[in-house]
Amino acid sequence: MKSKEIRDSFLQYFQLKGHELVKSAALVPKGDPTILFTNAGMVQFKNYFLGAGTPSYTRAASCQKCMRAGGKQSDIENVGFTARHHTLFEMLGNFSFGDYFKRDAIVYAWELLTQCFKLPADKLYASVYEDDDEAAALWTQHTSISPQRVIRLGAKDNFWQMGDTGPCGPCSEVIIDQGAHMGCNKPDCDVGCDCDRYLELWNLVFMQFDKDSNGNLIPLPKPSIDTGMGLERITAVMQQKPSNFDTDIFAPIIEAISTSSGVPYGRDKRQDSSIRVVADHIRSLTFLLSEGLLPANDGRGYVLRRIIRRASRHARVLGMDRVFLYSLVPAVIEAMGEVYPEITINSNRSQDILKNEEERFFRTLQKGTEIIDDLISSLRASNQNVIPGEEVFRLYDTYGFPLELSVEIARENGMTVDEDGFVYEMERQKTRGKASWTEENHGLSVIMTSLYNSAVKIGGETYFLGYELLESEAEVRLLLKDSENVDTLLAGQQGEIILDKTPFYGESGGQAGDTGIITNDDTLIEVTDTKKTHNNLVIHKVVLKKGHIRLSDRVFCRVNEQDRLATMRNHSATHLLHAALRNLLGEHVKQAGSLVSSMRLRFDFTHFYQLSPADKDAIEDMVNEKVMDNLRINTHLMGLKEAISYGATALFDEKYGDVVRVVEMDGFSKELCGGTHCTASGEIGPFVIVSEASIASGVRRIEALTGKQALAHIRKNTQQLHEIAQTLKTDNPLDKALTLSRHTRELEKELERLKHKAMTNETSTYLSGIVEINGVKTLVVRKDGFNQKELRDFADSLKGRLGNAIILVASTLQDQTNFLCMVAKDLTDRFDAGSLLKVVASASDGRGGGKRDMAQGGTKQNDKVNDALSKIYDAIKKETT
RNA sequence: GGGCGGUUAGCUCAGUUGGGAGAGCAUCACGUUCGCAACGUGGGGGUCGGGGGUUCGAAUCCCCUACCGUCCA
Repeated sequence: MKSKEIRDSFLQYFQLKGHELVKSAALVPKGDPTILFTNAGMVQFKNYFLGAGTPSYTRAASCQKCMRAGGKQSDIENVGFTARHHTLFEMLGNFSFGDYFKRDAIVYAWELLTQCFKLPADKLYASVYEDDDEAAALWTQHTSISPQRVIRLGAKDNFWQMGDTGPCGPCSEVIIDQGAHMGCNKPDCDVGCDCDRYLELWNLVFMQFDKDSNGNLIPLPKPSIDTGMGLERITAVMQQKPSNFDTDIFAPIIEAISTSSGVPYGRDKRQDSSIRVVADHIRSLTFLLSEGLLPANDGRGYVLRRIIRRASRHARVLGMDRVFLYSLVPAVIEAMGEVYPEITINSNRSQDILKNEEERFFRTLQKGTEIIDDLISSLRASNQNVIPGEEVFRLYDTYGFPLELSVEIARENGMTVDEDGFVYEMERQKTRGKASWTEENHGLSVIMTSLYNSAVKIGGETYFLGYELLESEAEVRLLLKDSENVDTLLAGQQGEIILDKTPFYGESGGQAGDTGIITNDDTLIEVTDTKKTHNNLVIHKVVLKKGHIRLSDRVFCRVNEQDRLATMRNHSATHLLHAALRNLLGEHVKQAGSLVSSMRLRFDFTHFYQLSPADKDAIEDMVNEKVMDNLRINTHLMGLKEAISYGATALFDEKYGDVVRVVEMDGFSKELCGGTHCTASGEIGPFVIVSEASIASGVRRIEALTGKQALAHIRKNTQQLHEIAQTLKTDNPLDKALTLSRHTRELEKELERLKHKAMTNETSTYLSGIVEINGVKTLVVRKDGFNQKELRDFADSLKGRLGNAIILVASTLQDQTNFLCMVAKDLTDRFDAGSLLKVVASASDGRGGGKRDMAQGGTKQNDKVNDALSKIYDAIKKETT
């Protein structure tokens, strides 16, 4: 069977069993800071399992793209060197949400594997959790598996949990015996061994308990099913291949790598590993890039960058010394584009970004090579042949130079690397990183999340009235203070209020939360901010000004209208800006972040070059034209599929429900959006771009103003210009400013020249002060008004006339006197300008120092200067006798 | 979020216990040449990322900050 047939027949089988076929969710899960990437089929159903939402179906099946790299269960270092590890893989799974349970899950799995996939029943085993008698009995009673083949294993293998608390339960795995030739041949190799002989094919999780914070297992009212079977793995088994990389899934990709690099697969062990690394990584890269993720130095973007660098390094092992990964993207599309259209649509952009990032990595390697070359030659100079681990770590840590390359270069130079030292430094770095991890900076705390979850379970989601209304009545559902449920909030206290319905917009989709007031009889509550949670609760952050509030109170809500209208102007303008950018710059422009508040709007988007002033003008013009056209702004509710086919712009990493809101601006812009908007574009008023900047490679940021803020900005600029013109007494301040700055520069130069000339001319008048001390010509001059640089020039001009001499000059400027002492080159073996100057400086309670031929110093005791200067004669006398 | 490195002339970069801002390339002028390349001589070009501090004196030391790079979480 081809992999495509395996995927299709899995989904068809479960469709026949009444399962809803659900599309793969994005790899980058929005609104879930707890995980880096979607790493299992159940991720998109997480809320259903947690009871924080209800699906429109009770059983589902999916083929989910998954990513395991970075984070807790990263095994990226194994990829390429084993038959089964991948960064990106596809997970086939069936799910039951309180519908069927253990029996059907077991029967379905067995039937699919033995009837549809025709796997030999006498090679299959089933493992169950050691205490799970029920599952063991179901296997023997409802399938044809022989009872000896039902094995009991411990919690490590067969008990599953989502986190430290929450849904969990025993699981059961279907295992296939691939024969002794696939095994590790250890004497104790048996079912449960980690080697490839007894391969775990399919994990059936019986979600049965809710684990509380004390570790108690509370039975769930509606037990559920979550199963997962890796497509790559089952395909290798079905196609009887020893490794996932030998299946038809990877064939076109490996073929493309061999062709471009000229390295055949299956000839050299080391090169084969590298080919597998590249083949695996290019799949991940193509998918991550297609979702709009960009290389960065933290979070998900950093994982992406690391995969690129690891792939690039292995490409070098294959002899590729130029950028080449990007050219493999089409091979991935050929293999998978049919099932995942997003990789095809974004192909060009993905290749651009990949190429850019590869080039960057080449520069990093070049820099690192220079540093290690220096290091090696200095070690060699001191007859050492081990490069310290600390140095290699510094190269890795600071310059991103891979350890393997350091080892390789060391070997080529007959040296070795202290790898233990490297590991030691690495551990220290990791400890530091972990120590810096705190809950506040990683999204909502566990406590708050569970509070919000139970709130939804009890009272349901908050109904949002704010599209139509800015005022309404509501009922208090929940009060929170310092992360705890409370019955009452009193005057002066801060807290959070959750209502049954509200006109307050909770911060989401880049739009800031509303502010306003909540009242009831004698109570006045100020709403300082409003947030929306991942499960659609609206949280009002409040300060009680007067009175008190209790659960179930009826209250009256009023949104701050001025701020909300300003926010709406900015939000609608953001849609116009987005459409204008795509119109003027091209379809590669994609929203990469957005902030809409009452004060301004900020829009981040993918684009590779700085915007020219002409670009900015054109964008500003187009938005303003659309404002003047006074386009009607309509919103419609429709199904997601319908909305996409209607041509609405959707963001890949945004999570949408089944019914979405489409905001349309009369033929110019259509976007999926849950925010609040004007009713016609004319309400936006003037639109001005105030800044354009780069925020990451390939991402630019525009900040703009609308309405009153735009007007105020324009007025401020005009006034400033007017004041400048008045100050300069001209109609053309730019020309005047240019002339003035040029003129000033000329004057400065002229002044410098004149001072210098005057100094040289005056020099002769000071020469009369020369004193000979035991044959050493000494000149001491005090001339006030020089700064340090001028004093130095002065001394220079004296020196030019004197030849072999010692010169001491002093100059008082404002509240300080500077000294400078010069000793002619021929005298430096006998005199040290530094110590001579110190004599003078200390005599005037000042300080100073310098080199043998030149020294500087100073004091604030101006009245002691003349006495101090004369001390130099004694000092010279002392040196000469 | 936490480390480490960087930011100096248009470009690539040097700058050694804190004591006179430099090199190469580019640019301009002059010289050499029939002319060009090449060469020679000379010149212009710097808020040493920004702000604060220590100091007689900071590109250099300390603190803060921005941006770039890199590793860890």
